[in-house]
Amino acid sequence: MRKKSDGDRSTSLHDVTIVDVADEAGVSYATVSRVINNKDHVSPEKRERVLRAMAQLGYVANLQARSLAGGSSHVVGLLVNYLSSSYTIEIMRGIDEVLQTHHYDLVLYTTHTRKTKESAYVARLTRHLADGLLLILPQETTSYLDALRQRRFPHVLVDYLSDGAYAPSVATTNFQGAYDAMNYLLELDHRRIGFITGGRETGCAQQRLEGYQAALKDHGLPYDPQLVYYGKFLQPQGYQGAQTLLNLADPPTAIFASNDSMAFGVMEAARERGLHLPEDLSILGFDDIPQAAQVHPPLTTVHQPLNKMGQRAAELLLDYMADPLAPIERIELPTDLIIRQSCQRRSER
Amino acid sequence: MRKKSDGDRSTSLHDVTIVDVADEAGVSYATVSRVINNKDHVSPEKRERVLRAMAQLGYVANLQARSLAGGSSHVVGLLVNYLSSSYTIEIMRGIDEVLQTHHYDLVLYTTHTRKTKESAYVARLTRHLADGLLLILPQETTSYLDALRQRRFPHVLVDYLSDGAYAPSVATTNFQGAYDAMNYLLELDHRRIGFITGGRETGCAQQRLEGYQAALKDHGLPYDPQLVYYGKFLQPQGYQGAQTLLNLADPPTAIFASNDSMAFGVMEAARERGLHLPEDLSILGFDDIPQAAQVHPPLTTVHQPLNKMGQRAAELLLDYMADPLAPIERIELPTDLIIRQSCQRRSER
DNA sequence: AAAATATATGCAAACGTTTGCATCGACTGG
DNA sequence: CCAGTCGATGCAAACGTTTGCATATATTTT
Repeated sequence: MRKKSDGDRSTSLHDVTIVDVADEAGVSYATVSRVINNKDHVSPEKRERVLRAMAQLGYVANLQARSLAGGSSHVVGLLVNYLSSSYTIEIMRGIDEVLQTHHYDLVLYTTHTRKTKESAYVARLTRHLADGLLLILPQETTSYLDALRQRRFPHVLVDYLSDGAYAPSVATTNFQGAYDAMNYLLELDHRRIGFITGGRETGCAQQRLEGYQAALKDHGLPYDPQLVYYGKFLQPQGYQGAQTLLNLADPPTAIFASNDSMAFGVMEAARERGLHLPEDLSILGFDDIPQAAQVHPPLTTVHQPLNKMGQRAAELLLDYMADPLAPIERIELPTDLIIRQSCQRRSER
Repeated sequence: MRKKSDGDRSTSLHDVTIVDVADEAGVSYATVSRVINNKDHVSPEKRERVLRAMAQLGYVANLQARSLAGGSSHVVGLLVNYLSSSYTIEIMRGIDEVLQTHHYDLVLYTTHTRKTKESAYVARLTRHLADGLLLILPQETTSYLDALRQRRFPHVLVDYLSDGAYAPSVATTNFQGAYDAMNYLLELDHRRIGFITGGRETGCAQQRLEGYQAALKDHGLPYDPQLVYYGKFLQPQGYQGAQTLLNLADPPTAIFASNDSMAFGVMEAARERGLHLPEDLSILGFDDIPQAAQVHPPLTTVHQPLNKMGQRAAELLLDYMADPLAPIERIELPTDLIIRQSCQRRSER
């Protein structure tokens, strides 16, 4: 029982609806809806009239009503665990680019790594708000992934390739990237190489660790657990890890961090100890976020095409939204070792 | 005419609605709605029963229906011109924090500085989708700001304090910040100080320029337009600006960039020219984004409480959403000169 | 104790769409 | 020339809420 004076319809205060357009064009509102949704069974002449009326009245679709009535909301949800990392932002940019060209809106949820929140948001989004869902580096997938799949709710994971969860995803060649990086360090004669991992629960961190181990093995070097520090992809843990590793009786001559942020933390610690970079310590990162090229010395790192990952994820999602029954696809993009100046041949001393 | 087999109601496929909750609790759905919205006129006993039923059935409100029926959508729109800059992200984090605690969702629009898009999005959002609107560093405000105010649609601008547009906003003491920074450089005996501005159309860029000019004047120094390069807040323009300024017949001994990103560009250019920092060139930024402390040498810069700005903006918006008739408020937060290592006393030579 | 008032509750309409079904007219084939 | 088809169009129901109004019940006042 909304009150609305009769005059409203003629004033600018009243939002113009499908009915107004219909009146203006002299057709029924069902026809207008058909025009809007590009359906068949509308004569070219009326279609033209409707289009003109829409433009004239400045019609803007009401998404709420549309999706309530069973249409699509033209909204996709994006679940992100931590907003600040450049890693996330770069991926978001890629996503945003393609979503924008397809005229989709983006609802953003940050979970701050609270697992409970993640589930709650997924429920919220998939119930009503969004047509599809993108998850960047999700923490706990098991709890809702099954539900998503069962309900055939379109979704794509970015950067998660655990073995258990079989879901559409976009990731990179984490194993190979780490392997290549290690090869490079080993060729620079480093023999004790520290490794700082990311969150244990993420697939990509696990794979990078495996790449590290495999490279050692292929070079006939032993795997020393002491040289591995368990971080969570954040800079302070890189700092802490470096301190721990460099305090070892037989400290590493190179440290490979599982992402760039932690590599920055390593740099910080090294500098604080009065070490010269890269002479006294070689440092290698993973991700190639924009800052990697800007720090000093510029960071040698494994490039992930973050922007591209976002794009592909969004495109894949759009595919699923068009056809929820499409087969599950897992895209893996290649990484690339970017050699800058943070690594050096181990000095003979 | 949705088809839905009768069995659905009992299966998990059917979304649980207010009606289901009402049935379960043995009350009418209107009562359930009242409980959900914390309205009066519900007996404690029934309220309790409804709450229990909601929990048991796992009820999730349908935002679409809610806002269609005249309630609030619990969504706020965020308009951002460029996603990648840390400046933006830090503000977003602040916004996200408070919105999250108030259980609001965030719809993100990036305009990529396309003015036409900005207007279109505002129309889209304010018509239906969102209850309120936040704009970070909006480019063209004149076109829709009047409309927002007239319709009493809650909105808050972040970092825009032009004289013309009188709108609720959160910003910092741009003039004073620039003035303080200049004072510092002048006290370090620099006499030719280059300035790289941000986008001419933004209020903050304008005010920083004025601070620059005022400081010169107060120290009895002439204003040399040659020393001012017009950028747009992006790193490449800092690089370009530095090249231009350092190519001058009488180049500056210090460069003050209107934001940190451009200061990084200056560093890049300086290093490329083989200059030693800070011995050969003092560099000063504005914003104090996280990277400022990480580059080498660590950047002396004017700290803006970006996170806080976001928080205050969101809080202010919530106020307006609670009371759209509240008087227009313009918050100005203090800046703070953070002295790191990118500036040095001008060497006598 | 009756009247007046306040409180609790339910009913039904409305929000702006989408879409199944019915209708109507025009065209096709025999 | 008539039955049969098919495309164009409109009507009305449904989506899941909120909320004004009416009604029933409890509480206060006189």
